[in-house]
Amino acid sequence: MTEKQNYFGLVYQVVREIPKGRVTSYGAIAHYLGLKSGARMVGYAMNAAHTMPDVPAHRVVNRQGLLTGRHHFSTPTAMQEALEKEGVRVEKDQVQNFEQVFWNPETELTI
DNA sequence: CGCCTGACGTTGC
DNA sequence: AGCAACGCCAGGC
Repeated sequence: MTEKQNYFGLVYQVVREIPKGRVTSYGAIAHYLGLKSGARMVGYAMNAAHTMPDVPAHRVVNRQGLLTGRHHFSTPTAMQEALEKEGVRVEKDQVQNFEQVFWNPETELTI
């Protein structure tokens, strides 16, 4: 598989399953993978995920629905524009209706 | 080989 | 209710 590292690949796998117009949180993925405090690790994996074309890191936000990692994208607005382009409204780097667009891997993911 | 930093989350004050 | 510190783990220097 292209995913050389296991837990990195796991994160990529889950993130790739995020449906268009939906977002999830680092902690949700971490908890889904069994990484208790791995939320940081998920974000760290996202940093490497930027090399993965099929990993929509822009659909992953923090627990508050804030686009904390937007600065890591090509442009500081790429993340927000990508989300808005998919139908997710973002205001001041914060996802609006976060509860509605939130995609829970443990509940909705059928892998 | 050891120290620092980092796309978070939770608990305590 | 808002702010601060801690915890966890891996990669980079």
